[in-house]
Amino acid sequence: MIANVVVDIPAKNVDKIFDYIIPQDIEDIVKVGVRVEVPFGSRKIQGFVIGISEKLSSDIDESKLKSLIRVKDFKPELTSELIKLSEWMSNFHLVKRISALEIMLPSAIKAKYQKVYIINDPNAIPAQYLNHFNKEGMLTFDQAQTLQIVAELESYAKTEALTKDTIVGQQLTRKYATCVRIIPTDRLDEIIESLRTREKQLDIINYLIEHRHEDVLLKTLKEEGFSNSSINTLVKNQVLEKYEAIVNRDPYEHRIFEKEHNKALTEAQQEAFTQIDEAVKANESKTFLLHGVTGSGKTEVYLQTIENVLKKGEQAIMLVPEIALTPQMVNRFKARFGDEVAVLHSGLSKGEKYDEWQKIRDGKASVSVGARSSVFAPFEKLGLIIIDEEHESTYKQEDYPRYHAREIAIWRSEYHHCPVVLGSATPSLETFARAEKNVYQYLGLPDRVNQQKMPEIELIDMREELQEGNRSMFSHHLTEAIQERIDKGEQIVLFLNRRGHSSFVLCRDCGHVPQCPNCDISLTYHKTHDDLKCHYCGYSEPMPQKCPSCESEHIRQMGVGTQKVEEIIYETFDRAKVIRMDVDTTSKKGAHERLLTAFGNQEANILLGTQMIAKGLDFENITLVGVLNADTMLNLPDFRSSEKTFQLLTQVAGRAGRHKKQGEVMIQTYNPDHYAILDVTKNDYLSFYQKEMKFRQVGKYPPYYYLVNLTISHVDKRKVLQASKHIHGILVQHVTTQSFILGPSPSPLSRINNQHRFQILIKFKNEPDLLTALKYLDDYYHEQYMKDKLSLEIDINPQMMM
DNA sequence: AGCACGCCGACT
DNA sequence: GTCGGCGTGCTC
Repeated sequence: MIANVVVDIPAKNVDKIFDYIIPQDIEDIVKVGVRVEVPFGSRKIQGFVIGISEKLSSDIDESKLKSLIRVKDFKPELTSELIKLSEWMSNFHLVKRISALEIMLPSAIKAKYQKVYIINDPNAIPAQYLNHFNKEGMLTFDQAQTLQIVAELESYAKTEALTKDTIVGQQLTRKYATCVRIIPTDRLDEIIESLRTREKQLDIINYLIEHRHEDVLLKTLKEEGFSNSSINTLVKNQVLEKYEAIVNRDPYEHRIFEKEHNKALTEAQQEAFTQIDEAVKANESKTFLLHGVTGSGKTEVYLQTIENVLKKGEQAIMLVPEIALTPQMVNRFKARFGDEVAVLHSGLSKGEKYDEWQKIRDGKASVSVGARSSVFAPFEKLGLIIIDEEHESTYKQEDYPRYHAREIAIWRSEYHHCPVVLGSATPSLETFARAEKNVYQYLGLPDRVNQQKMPEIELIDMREELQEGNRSMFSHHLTEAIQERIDKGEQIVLFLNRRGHSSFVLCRDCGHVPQCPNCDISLTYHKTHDDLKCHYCGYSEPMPQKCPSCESEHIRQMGVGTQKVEEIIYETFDRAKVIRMDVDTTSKKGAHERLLTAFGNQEANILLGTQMIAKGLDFENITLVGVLNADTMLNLPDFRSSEKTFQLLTQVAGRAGRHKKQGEVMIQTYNPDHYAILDVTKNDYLSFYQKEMKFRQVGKYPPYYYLVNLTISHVDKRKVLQASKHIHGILVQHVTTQSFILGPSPSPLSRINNQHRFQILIKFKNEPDLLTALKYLDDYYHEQYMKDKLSLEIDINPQMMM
């Protein structure tokens, strides 16, 4: 039999299928989806079996065939569905097959290669070298280098006293824990008899007998109330022994989840539930848009539909944007479905991720809750995929390999004949437009549960404040409102919009702004190290005391960061107690959760934060939400800037008054007449949608047109221009007059890391030959990249075009 | 990607 | 003569 193998080398020239003979003795174990070790040229590498056949898949000379070396998995790591999906993905997004496969697996099982020397003839090698080798007679190349004996070993390798080999391992780190067990003996009864008076010790023995079929952790014993001393006595008397066992990490092991029961559904929720449930029951691959205002109880609909999927013996995927994957959210799923839930997010260690992923693969979990990449969860009988906050741009992977979780979800739904639910309070225009055309089925939840009113939203015109001489971050009105809440013992959320806004440094005298020497962008001030950093290439320099251009001392930072705002709050409000949430304060593991819990426990009255507080936050006592700067995003050079602004402000406003107390929202802005901001105050998605659609139609943007963005970059600007013209020329030949090719023009980020960047944007409705042309360009410029580092990046359906 | 192979200049 | 620099091409 022949195995069709995709090799673990992300390079264009080996991005194809290689055939290998399956040795007879492992024919039963080699299945589609397993990882194998194969000879490849003169070396040894890992690959994925993506097919098994009797005949060759290509027309190469049969004598060239080699055999598989060994199989790395008992159980396939990938289902045949995911292998098929990787084929589609690599075609649609022009990514290498191996990259598509790799993104589907947890990084812990990625192959690790180590070059080693192996002793062949110990007698031919002097002892001084010999004792560096391990028990198996191996020494890694790396070690040999640090010992500086490579040259010597190489000479022995030539005489064949040593051989060279590659060890194909994996990065998997297993977690060990100390466990305790009874030393096997036939005299157990005697021992128990002799311990009759030592109650504590007897209890331990009984406990261990009861749990004799599992590894009992030392930690568990202590938690059960057994003392260290009595355990140690038993160990000393050789009744018990301690040993190390591999344990599965459960990141949530210390939490106790109160079983939560279904809540009664409102009429609208019930209607949505019924529609989705019918599609689940009928195995229909149908896409729903669940459009529900903030606080309308979308999650409860998700939970109840998932419950029915599980009853049917099928599995469900729930996707959540990374920043909304809060403990609150996870706890709700754990409370409803207990151990059936696997959670996948970036906060977990590699090993923890692998364990959670394995629970899915081995059928121990039936629900996965996770960020973008968990859309590839290896379920066998998928019954439902939910994408919450469907409009979030984090669902698109912007760097290679590019993909959009929404399109992957829809592909999988067609394969499994199951529905997809896209949930949002502010759907992306693409999605809403499809719902309008009945491509997706629309389900609306127009009201909040328990008849809570939507919060009152007030716009504060910061231009007026300026005219009145108030140059601070806080308008008079917001200042009063904050003081009022502090007096009443209520809580406040203050939102500082950081996206599209950086605290750059400016010389007041000559206007000089320090720039990154490698990129065309101004440097950002970081208080923690008192230095200036570039966000794109990592360059940093100390904060200058004098202006480097005019020697003036009036050089200081502009724009306000969360730290600065915190200081201002303490200066302005007497009894303010602030919890600040931004990248700095939440980078440590568990910090996010700890801060939120503290706020929930009323340890502070003001929560100040960036985008990360816009979601999920749900506390009774919040009665005021203030947005300090609504418009920093509005002026970004991106056709989606209005949409993003509307979505973000709606999310933030939704944090107020979700419970008994009525909430109030204040938005400070310099653009109070802009529809993206005005329609937020009216809670009017439809009005915003209609205005924005007109703008998109005129500008020939999605959802009216599809986009492909090509970015060409190189250190030499002339080469970029030359290549751009060449690419433009080819595109023009392959595209009809119905489409538009814009550029080449400098990218919004025209230079990163000394690479000059130009872009070409294609706007089209229907171009059957475009993909072929793009594939040709991708191949051609891949070669150019190898020769000359001239790079072409092709982004299909870009989310951002920076 | 990474390795062998081959061609060329430099140097014991 | 031999060592080692890197350009080229191949991997079932």
